[in-house]
Amino acid sequence: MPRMTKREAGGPATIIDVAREAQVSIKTVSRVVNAEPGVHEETLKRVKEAIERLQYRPKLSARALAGARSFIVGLFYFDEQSAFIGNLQRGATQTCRELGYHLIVEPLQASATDLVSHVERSLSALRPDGVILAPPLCDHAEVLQAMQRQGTRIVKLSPRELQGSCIGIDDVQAARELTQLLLDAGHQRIGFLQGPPDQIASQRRQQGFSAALRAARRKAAWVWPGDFTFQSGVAAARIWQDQPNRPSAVFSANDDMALGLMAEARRLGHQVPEALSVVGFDDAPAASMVWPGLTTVRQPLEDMAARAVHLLVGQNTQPCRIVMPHRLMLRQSVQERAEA
Amino acid sequence: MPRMTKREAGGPATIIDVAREAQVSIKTVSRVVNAEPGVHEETLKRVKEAIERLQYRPKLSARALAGARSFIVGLFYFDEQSAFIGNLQRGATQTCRELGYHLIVEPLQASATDLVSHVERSLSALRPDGVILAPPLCDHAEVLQAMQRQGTRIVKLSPRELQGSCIGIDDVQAARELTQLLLDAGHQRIGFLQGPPDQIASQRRQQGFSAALRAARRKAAWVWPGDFTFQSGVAAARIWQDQPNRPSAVFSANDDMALGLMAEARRLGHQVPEALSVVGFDDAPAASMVWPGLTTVRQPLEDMAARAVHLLVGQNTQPCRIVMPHRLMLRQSVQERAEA
DNA sequence: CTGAAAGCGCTTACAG
DNA sequence: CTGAAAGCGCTTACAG
Repeated sequence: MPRMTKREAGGPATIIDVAREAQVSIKTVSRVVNAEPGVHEETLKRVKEAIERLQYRPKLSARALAGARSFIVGLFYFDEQSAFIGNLQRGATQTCRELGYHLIVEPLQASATDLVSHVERSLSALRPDGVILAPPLCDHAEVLQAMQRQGTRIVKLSPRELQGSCIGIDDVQAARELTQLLLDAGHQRIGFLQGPPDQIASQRRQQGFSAALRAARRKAAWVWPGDFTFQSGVAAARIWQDQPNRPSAVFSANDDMALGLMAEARRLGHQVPEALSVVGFDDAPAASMVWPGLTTVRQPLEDMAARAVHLLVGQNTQPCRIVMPHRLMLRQSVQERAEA
Repeated sequence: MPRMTKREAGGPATIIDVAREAQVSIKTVSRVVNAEPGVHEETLKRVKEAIERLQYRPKLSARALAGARSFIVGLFYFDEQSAFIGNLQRGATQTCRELGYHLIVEPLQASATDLVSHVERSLSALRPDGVILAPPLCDHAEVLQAMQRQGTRIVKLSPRELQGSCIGIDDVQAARELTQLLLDAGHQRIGFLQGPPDQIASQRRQQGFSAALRAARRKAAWVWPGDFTFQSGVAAARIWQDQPNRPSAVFSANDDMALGLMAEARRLGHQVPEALSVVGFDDAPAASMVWPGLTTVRQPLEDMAARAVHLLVGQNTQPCRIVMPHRLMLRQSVQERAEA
């Protein structure tokens, strides 16, 4: 008497059960599951019916062990930057689902001493077919090296051109447009709240800001270093307040700082936007939940993550650089100045 | 001449390479990797050294295929509720990492017609050792059934007692304390902004609110149905404004609605908290980014997720109910009323 | 305390 | 167009 298969023992159906049910070899079932061409139409039909009848679902671990793919895509990011990741995760998961892949998330601590070893452990255990790197993790040299050592395909969500594929918006152009908005509203004295200097996005946004002012034959009225945190925006508000000739508008290199600046300015008794206009960058969830709403730039994070998954999973291994369209989100944090 | 192992061919080391290097059988290497007892001290040392030297990392798919565990934990949630998930994800990933597990996230759309089939597909492909269900997904009967059919261990992040393990805070008590805060501040007319009636948390919070008022021999001045979205808070502001005898304080069953209410009230020209005090529930990220900051309740989401992972991965399969401590977050959205 | 053998459920490389 | 065999890299169940 032959051994019982799992199926007969009550477990989930395996490829053997399907093969038997459809009167074909397991290889043919495999062909159908992987949508390989060259299966006779009638056979195809029989196998599909058997799969349906038996509720067969191929087991990921078996496929991964036997084959060259793991059907897993990773989304690695710095924990602190979690305002981003909701949208990224949505886009990535959605696309993974369509393509039969699964998403593993790996929140990392930028400050951890064993950051790189975490990354390595995770990669060698899971062997993902590809990894999406969110900013600013995508600028982290050591992590990039570790990825390369493991031979992991990556897509960076970054505007940088070098080393592998990346997807981003044109930060410089977006910042220029946002600055122009302030100029058009009649602001004469415009300040800039900087992000961390080692992040590419910080640099690009300031470049765009400066370019727009230059084109208008102006100079920044005030520049102050922040670190992209809400707290650094709060701190900046006091400095702004103490300026002898206060800027009437401030361009903050991201939303978190912009929100901190707004909240603290208001706490100190300054009206926004009457006494201080503010623009940010990112369209963080909170940007549309405060009053007045924060005028900012939106990156199409969902679409970016979706395209990243396609790049990682697809045939083409050529590095490429994709620039996505950004969107200005006009809200109430900018005041028209009569004196323009 | 024997076949070359992968290692010799340049690939990552396998258990066979380690066994050879340490002069033991693969079974002994397996024992060391899994920290099983009963390995001679000297042997243990030799194997550990070999692992270190060869940078051996067991491959998850092979372990999952051969053994009873997949080393994968799932975090399933409704996409719309993503304010939560940053903290949940942090806690879950951290604990998974410590225990040698990996986290798969599955954002689901509540409105999707194929919700249950998504869940089923995901479960049967990945075979996670356990799944954490975030609210309000944890209250979804059909999804719970699907989990049960697959024999998946689950932990619900919910205050409900029935059917399996759950971890939550005492919503009733927390709501009572928050209401008491309003009463102590001297508010005579207090309104309540409800969440969706089918969510357990909604009901519990209203119960606590009502209990506190009852104890103070008061009645709710105003009750209005919301759906936990920012937009429904915005809509409620206009209704509040039109009340003949406006409540001076409103308890919103969650933060998103509270923030909508605050923003819209201010847009309509009412000062917060002078004309309207507001309290929320959840301590969403935005609650501390607005001015005035929103007074609310914080659930220890990180710790909750960490404990959930321990429950799912541990030996004990007894269902249990864990109540975690909540924390009142006092900010500026509540005004002291002199007339008290 | 340690190991030899079988097997998990697929894909790969090959043959016809 | 289809299939038989080997093998992926581990754990399980068993033996000693």
